[in-house]
Amino acid sequence: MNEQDLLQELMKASEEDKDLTPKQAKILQAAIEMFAEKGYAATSTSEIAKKAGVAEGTIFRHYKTKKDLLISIVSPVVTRFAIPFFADRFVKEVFEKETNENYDDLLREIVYNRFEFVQKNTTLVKILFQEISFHPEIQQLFAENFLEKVYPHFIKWVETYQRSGDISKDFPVNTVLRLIMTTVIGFIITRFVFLPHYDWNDEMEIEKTIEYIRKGLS
Amino acid sequence: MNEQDLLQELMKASEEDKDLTPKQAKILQAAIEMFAEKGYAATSTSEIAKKAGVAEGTIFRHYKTKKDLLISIVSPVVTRFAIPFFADRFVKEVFEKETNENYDDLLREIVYNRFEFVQKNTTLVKILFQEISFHPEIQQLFAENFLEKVYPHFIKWVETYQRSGDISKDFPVNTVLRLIMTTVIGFIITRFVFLPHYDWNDEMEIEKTIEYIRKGLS
DNA sequence: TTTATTTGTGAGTGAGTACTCACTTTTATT
DNA sequence: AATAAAAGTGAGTACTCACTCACAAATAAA
Repeated sequence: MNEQDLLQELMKASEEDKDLTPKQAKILQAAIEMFAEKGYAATSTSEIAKKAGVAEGTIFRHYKTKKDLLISIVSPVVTRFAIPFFADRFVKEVFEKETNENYDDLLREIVYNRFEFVQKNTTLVKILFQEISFHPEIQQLFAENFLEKVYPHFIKWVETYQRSGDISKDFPVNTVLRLIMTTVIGFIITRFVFLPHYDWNDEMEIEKTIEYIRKGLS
Repeated sequence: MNEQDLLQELMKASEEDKDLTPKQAKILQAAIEMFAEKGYAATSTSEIAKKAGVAEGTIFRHYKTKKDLLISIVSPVVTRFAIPFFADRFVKEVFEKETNENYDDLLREIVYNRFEFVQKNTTLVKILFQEISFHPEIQQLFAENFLEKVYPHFIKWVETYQRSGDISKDFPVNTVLRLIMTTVIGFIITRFVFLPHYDWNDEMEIEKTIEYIRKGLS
């Protein structure tokens, strides 16, 4: 099921490989579901305990505060949302050869990569973007990850393809970045958050989106 | 000040011209500020009363429930976000003549129009998009307004420019709509919500965004 | 001015709220 | 098997929540 996938992701993602107890896993599962459904502030710890089938005290045995529980859910998502963007792919694919197919393929790779990530983690991503505005801790976590791991690589990537002529030099680098990101994220949000029940032709939409980006920036 | 602008907007927007009492205006003002800052669920009616300088009972004299207060804040925003999109402009500008400048100008008009709307109502728009996921009443309000007032006009608009050759016929109409909307909304959100403190060159960004859309869909 | 209506009040209500703690049960270590 | 540490419990804590209501003040209608 979907729920187990989420937990799997979460457990794998936790920096120290401390395996959670079954009850702790149940708590996370319940909290994720309720935070996504009602929002963090509108969800009570007693409700989470009830849904998880544990005593309320058990929650506070593992998480000092309710906010601690939220952070422990959200922070691996932030990390994993940023990292696989470039980690292994970027270095070999971009710098070794510079062809047109390469640009198109990498663009496609990024879209598919993030598409699948959100597809597998819709609930967690929803919670993250819902709560980020109200919790400075999450904001900082996000900013750090983005500024360190995504932004610098992306800038280099854009500059490379501006040099090769795939991307027009009329666009400032930051504007290119903004346009690509809003187009990709906009698609993914429309697909999974805004209109998840629309009869999507995913492959077609992705191809058209890539075409739109490529032509728009040429 | 900004606050008064918001209220002015709100008061003008309320369907019946019942003018609110000064205390009621204070309540709305306080509620808007706190909802935007902490979120609806995390804001208590006692806090609102305190900030507005009224007794807590006064809130419930004017609004049956706390949710009633939220709806009365958010619903005029939904209406006003959709309406001026096309109301007067659309008919004359699009159907009377079909030139290339026309397409570009209308695109520009839309971007500037929505840009200024969000610029003037950032706080209210923030509340709307923050709370829409948790309140079916707002969702329905939004869906109705969009489906009735924006969507049909937009479809016709896209079809017109696909016929004139400004927009490629390779893109399905709904895909065109999605790409334009995510690009425009993505820019506005980045500008006013995500990175409001970045040193923006608004006119340049808008022009580049229009160029991106035009070339992307050609 | 008298009467009726609207607007404002704030103490009071019961139902939660996040969180604690003394305690029991389970698991790991010697 | 004895001891220690970790995990789980649920009644209890002080406090806050949205909302009510009997009453007072201000405004409008007569």
